[in-house]
Amino acid sequence: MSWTNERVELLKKLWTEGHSASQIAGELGGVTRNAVIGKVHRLGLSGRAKTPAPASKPRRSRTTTASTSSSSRPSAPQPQTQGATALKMETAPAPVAQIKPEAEPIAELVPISERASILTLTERTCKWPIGDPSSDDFYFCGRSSDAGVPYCAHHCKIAYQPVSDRRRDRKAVTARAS
DNA sequence: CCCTGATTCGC
DNA sequence: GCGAATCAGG
Repeated sequence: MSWTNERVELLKKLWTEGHSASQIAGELGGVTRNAVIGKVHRLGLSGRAKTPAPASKPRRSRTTTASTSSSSRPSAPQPQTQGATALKMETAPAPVAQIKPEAEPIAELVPISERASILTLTERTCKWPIGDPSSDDFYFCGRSSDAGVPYCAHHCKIAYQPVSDRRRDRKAVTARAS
């Protein structure tokens, strides 16, 4: 993917709006966050908020990369997201409809600082959706999960627990509470 | 560990 | 110009 005018414009917009390099990379697609940062610097719009005084730091030279000349992507990065739609699909797990009524109370349990928006989800953040997707305060759990596992331990339990067991657990909880 | 931006330098 | 590798830090 090359830096077309449109992509550069979007990059500028998102960067000045305060998005992180990885977020922008994900939105653009086809580039890594390194590419975004590199481009940002080349465009001369680096210091966006705070850049005190970098001073001078000894930079180490990279190890020789003697390999293919034209193949510019030895290990292609994850497809990332081709767009918000693709990610949205992936993050709408089937169990939602099944246990929706019980999901509501959990909303209050997730610290705001740990909540994730659709832009901050990664391979190892919990993708449990919380709230009404059409509302303003819809977000994802965002707590850390094991690589390859869509949810944090807490939501894995809920998502994969048989309905009967779930009911029993609830009884136990309410009994303990009272 | 996760992440962030900054920098260097082979291509 | 591009961006992976690396660094430095939160």
